[in-house]
Amino acid sequence: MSLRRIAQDLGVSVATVSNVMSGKGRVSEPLAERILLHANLIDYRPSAAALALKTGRSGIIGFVMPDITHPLFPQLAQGVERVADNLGLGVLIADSRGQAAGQVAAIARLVSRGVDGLIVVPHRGTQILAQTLPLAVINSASDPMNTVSADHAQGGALAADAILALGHRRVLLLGGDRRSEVQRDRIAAMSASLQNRAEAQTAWLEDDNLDLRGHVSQGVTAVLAASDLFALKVLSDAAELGISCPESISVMGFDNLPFSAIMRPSLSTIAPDVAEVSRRAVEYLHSAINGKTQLVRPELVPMSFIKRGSTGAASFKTNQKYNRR
Amino acid sequence: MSLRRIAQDLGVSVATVSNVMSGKGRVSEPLAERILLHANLIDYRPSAAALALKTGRSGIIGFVMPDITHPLFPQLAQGVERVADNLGLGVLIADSRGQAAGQVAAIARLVSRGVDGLIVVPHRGTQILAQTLPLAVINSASDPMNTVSADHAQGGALAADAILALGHRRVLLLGGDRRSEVQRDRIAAMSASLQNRAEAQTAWLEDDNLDLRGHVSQGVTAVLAASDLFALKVLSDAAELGISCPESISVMGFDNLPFSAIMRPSLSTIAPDVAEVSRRAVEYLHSAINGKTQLVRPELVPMSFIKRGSTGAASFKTNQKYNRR
DNA sequence: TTGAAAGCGGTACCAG
DNA sequence: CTGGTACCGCTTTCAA
Repeated sequence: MSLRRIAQDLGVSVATVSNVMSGKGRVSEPLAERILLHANLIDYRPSAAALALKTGRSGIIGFVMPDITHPLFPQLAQGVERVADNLGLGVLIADSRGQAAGQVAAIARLVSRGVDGLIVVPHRGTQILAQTLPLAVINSASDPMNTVSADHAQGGALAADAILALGHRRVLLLGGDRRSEVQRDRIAAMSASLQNRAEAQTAWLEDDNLDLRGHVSQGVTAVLAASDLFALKVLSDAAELGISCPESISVMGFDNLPFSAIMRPSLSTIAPDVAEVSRRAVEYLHSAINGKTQLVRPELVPMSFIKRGSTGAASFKTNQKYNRR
Repeated sequence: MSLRRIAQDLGVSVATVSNVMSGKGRVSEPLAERILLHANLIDYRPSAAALALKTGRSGIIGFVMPDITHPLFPQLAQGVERVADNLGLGVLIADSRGQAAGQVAAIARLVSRGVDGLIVVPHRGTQILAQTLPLAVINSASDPMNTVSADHAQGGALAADAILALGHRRVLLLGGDRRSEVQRDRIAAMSASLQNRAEAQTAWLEDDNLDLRGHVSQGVTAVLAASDLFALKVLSDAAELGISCPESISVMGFDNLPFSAIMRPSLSTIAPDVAEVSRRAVEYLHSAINGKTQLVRPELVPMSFIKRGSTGAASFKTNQKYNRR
């Protein structure tokens, strides 16, 4: 039911009704009450479309992610939806379906649907072009378009410190895809932190199959993976090869994915504060939409170390073997 | 840029421009071409708000789920988004945050945002009220509001058959929460299929802690859980108690959640065809929105059995013990 | 083949 | 304090 309907029914003007509904203009108490009452009676619902047309704002933001079935994104989506809702914003989702092209298409779709702004988690290796619309990018510090993200570098240092504290001195860093800024930043930070304190080498799953047996026989006692998904693969390979974890090899991942807590051994990991990242992204976007100029990017959110079962002290025997060399 | 702008620039009427854009009215070739060219030049984008206001359709559907971080929902959300996109629909998400009240609020939010229809996965134990809007409910056959869902009953029969074929004759059925139609239907179907062919008892995690040791010592050789999440708990308890799986106990779940394939032992499960369920839900909703009356509900989508490492033949010894009793 | 104009449901300015 | 009205961008008769 429209404002007009209320106005007609009550013999007042739409302007007055509008004023009452929006609480703006000054309307006499009794009239306002009558209007409210009648509005309630005929179950008045403001038209989102009319509002959007008039104000030029839809009150809807778009959320673009590379693949919603990747276990990290649902948490992000939930956080985004929660915060957006608190700010009175709706969230339109778009899945890039793992393709760079899909990302461009997804953004175009959302824009044409009239969203007021965009939150994008870029597909690895892609650059988000500056948009006509307010935009928040969730990626990593090394992405120049990055608006807010977990502090992957600090997280990497955390991982390195933890593994050093356990006595490991020969470490394998394991990444998946070099095109990912996030993974690159994590690996780089771990590598830098390990510098001069341990011997570290890096392997990328995109290159070839992981030769876990080979690495272990060369004295590697710990694997720091750039994602829990890769850590999971290491654990799986280890079980296959009869290499016990954490006795013979310590394994650690990133992201604190849901399965990490419930698998056996449970997975030590560097956890992002997903709620905080999404909060800052949405709040930044909200400010940008409302024309707050000179916005400071909310930047980096610290990560934390979660110690679980997959990491343990480097065994004396293994260290001996390494030290003898 | 608006239609008007194009019309003014070219000295024609908005009606003509509109006709060209929508390809409806008959406009002379050369004029049409000029208009298209200029539209392209000034980067014309139709206003979603104006369209929605005029036509009364937003081209957006709402998707309500109880908790997007539950591992089953991202798959559904992806399917819904994919199919909706193919039909030219956008998807607005809403998370009930695990609360019945949240569900009502979520629906209200979406409606007030002007969605054309709703897809709802109900929070367990809640009833979706008939809406003013087209509605598709994804739940289970026993929910009278159900529009489409996996065939949980058939899936339950599948589970029972599989476990019987492996020689198990004493089975524990494990549910979580009786309020869930899905879980109730699964348990009921398994129970019915096992009838007279094996001895089955049912336990609900909402009642009390699972006494796995007790059940095993009474001859139970298999646990059929109503969800992979519960199956995971069984495997975890079993590992704790030193009960080996699948040697001493077979475990099976439902839903083929992402972790099920990658854990150890990998989890045998009854898998829903999530893509098909979401496809039918969206297509049904699309038809309903477009006023196709006399819609037949797309109803039930068959589930399939996925055999993995957590199920094996009932051991001779264990069966002996049971048969002796 | 093209154009004028009404109207979708609001907001906001200006008058009374 | 209340009302009249232009306008947001587009579709859709109805005329010319």
